Amino acid sequence: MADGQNVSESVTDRARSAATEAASGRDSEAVSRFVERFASQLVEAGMQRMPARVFAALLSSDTGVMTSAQLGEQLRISPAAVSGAVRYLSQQHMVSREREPGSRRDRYRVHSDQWYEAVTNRDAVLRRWEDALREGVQQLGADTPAGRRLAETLAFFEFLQGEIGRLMERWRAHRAELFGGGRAEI
Amino acid sequence: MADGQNVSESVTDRARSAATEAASGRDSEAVSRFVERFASQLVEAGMQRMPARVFAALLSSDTGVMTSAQLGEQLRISPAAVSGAVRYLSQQHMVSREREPGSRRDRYRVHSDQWYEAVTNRDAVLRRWEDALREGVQQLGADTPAGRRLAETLAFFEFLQGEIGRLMERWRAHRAELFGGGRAEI
DNA sequence: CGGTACGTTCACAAATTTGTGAAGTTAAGG
DNA sequence: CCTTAACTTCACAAATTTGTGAACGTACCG
Repeated sequence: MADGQNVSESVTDRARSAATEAASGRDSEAVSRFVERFASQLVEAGMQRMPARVFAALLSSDTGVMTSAQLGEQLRISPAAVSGAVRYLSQQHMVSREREPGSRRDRYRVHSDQWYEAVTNRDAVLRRWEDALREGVQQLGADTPAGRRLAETLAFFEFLQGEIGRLMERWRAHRAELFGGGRAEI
Repeated sequence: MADGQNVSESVTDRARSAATEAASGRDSEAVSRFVERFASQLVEAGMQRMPARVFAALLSSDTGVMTSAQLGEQLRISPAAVSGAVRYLSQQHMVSREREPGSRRDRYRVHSDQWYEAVTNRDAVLRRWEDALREGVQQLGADTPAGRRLAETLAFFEFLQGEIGRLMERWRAHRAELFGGGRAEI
């Protein structure tokens, strides 16, 4: 049995939180406030609640890495809910899942660059929109008023897709300028 | 009583559709296919179903203008559903509402430029995200690992907001090149 | 090998969202 | 003015989504 882990987990949640908080100097109240506030903004933008909360929790964790158990405890949700949320986030490439060798615990990580690239990577979404529009132009006829309107919309999205790549390039440069060129992993 | 309008509306839906279709040469089957397909993509991206369908219907209409009654008939939804959908779309600046003087009918219009500008105008959303992040940085401390991660995220969104304006400028130039400089209203 | 700590899946109950019919409101037209 | 055509609002029923508990699979550890 992995005693080191059990010692820390056999104490009550409250005591554990207090200990953790004292050790890290983090105000869990403040963390929670941020998590709920930021998550609610993500929800408003169309994200499901649990993924949003899990993501916010990870984003505001000190190391950027948390286990399922930690997420469940901090957010007061069931293992099943954590499971569903992290599956969604993985699919969206907003977190990556790791398992430390010799452990049964999955760890979930936000790479601070990876995640906002995922947000701008609406590539798949854009492509599906474009497909639908292309088909619409064809079915309605490129020479009809409606067809022309759809074609212009399509052109816009194609333009957008091209620009996004260049924009991210500029961001990386800007980022290096702001935070230093080193690939500091946070 | 406005007889001209009543004549066209007293015939059955089916007859009316057939007449309209023959007159305009539009294949209502094809229109409907596009509407439902494009709408479902919008839904997948987070939009509610009725607004998405109404928007797609307007986008694929020949004039870009439809009345409540026309929308209800084409989509087979109640006046109440139309009302809710267009209210939402107006708030998002994706359609504009007009009333022709001397009529009781509202008309809803997509300006082919207005609408995608609205899509990129996530300004309000971005601003709320930034607010939440700024508060998070302050509460967690700018000198903590979590604080630094939030600060970088915040910087990214601020960067993004600045870039979007320039990007839209470039689009307008590109658009003029593709479709001619005239402000052809479609 | 056996025990056990984890994560996942599934069926279900609760909560939320969605769209409708009906009543209410406003304004045009006789 | 009175009628009527339009849009809106509201309460409710239906459908969908959401999160849970429990059963299940899997792999570590002694």
